[in-house]
Amino acid sequence: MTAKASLRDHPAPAASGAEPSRRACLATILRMAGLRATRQRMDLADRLVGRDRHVTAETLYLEASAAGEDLSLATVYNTLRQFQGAGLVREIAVEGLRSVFDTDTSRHHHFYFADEDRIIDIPPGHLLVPDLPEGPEGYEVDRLDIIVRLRRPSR
Amino acid sequence: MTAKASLRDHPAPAASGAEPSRRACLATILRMAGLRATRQRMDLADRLVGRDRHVTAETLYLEASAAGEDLSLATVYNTLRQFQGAGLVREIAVEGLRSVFDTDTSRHHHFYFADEDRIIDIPPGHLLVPDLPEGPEGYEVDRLDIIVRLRRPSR
DNA sequence: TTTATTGCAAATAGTTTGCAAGCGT
DNA sequence: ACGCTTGCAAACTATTTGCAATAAA
Repeated sequence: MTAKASLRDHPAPAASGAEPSRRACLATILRMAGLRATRQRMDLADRLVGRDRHVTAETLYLEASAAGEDLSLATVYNTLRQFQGAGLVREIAVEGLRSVFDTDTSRHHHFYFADEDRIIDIPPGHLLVPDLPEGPEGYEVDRLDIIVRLRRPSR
Repeated sequence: MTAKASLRDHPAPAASGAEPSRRACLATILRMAGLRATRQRMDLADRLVGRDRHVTAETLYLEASAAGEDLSLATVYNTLRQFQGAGLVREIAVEGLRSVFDTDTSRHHHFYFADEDRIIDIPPGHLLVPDLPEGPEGYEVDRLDIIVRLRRPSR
C-alpha cells in the first residue's frame, strides 16, 4: 500500500450519513446484487453509486478512513470486486500495476495523464467513437475501451 | 512468477543464432539505444525487434529459457523496461496485473480475449480509428489506445 | 582496466485468502 | 440462532532493486 493517493478526481462525495432515501436506494441495490447491506458496503456504495468517479482500492480506502469510517483495506478490495460482479463499477484498462475502477458504467472513454497517474473522462463530443468492429469467429464484442494518453508538451 | 504461460501469440521466433546480418543490425540498434550488446540483450532483441509479438516478462523468459538461453527473469524485466525506454517495445494498456509489451510500435489496436488472458492485433480495416482528439489545455496527445474486449457468446 | 551489466535474493507493491470473531436478518 | 461479512495476518503474484561477481569495451 502506497502512501500517496494519486488518483484525484471529482469532488469528494458526501460522508457516511447519506439522506434516508438515498440510503434506502443503496440498500435495495445491494440486496438486488445479493449482498447484505452492511455498514461498510453501505458506506462504499454511497461513495460510488450514482457518482462519476475513478478510484483504486487504496484511494477509496484512504477516503473512507479519512472520513472516519472504520473498515479494512481488504474489505475495500473485496467490496470493489463484488460491486464489479454486480455491474455497479467497472475496471478501466490502464497499463501499470493497480486496478482502477470507474463508477460510470455507461459508454464513455478516458484521458490518461501518463506522467501524473491520473484519469478523467473524455467529455462527450471530443472523440469520434468508432462503431463496434466484428470480433473474430466465435466471439462477441463485449465492449470497446479507448484510452487517450496525454503528456506535457515535450519542449 | 506463474507457471502457466498464457499469452500465446505468433509463431515463436528463431532461437539465439540469428544470421550475422541480423545480429549486426540488432547490435547497432542496441548501441543507438545506449545499451551494450550483451548476450542476453542480443537474444531478447532477436526475439522482439522486427517481429509482431505480445509478451510479458514471464512468457519471454520462459521462451528464452526453453530455447536454452541462460538468463534471469530479473534481466528480462530490466531489459524490457530498457527497450521500452528506447521505443523498441511498448506497454499495452490492459486491465489486470501483468504488464504486456508489444513489439509493434506502429499505430494499431488490440482485441482482448477477456476470459483467456490473450491479446491479438486488430487486423487493419476492422476498426474505424478515430482522429486524435484535442487534449485538455496544456497537454498534448501522446497516443490513442483502443482495446476491444471479446468474450464467448453468452448462451 | 574500467564501467556497465548480470544474477541472485531480498525488498516492494498490489491484491487475495483462510479463519476466527462479529454483525445482519 | 444462522450464515454471510469483516478484519487481521499471512500468502501470493508481479515487479524492482542492492550488491557482489562478471563480462563488454
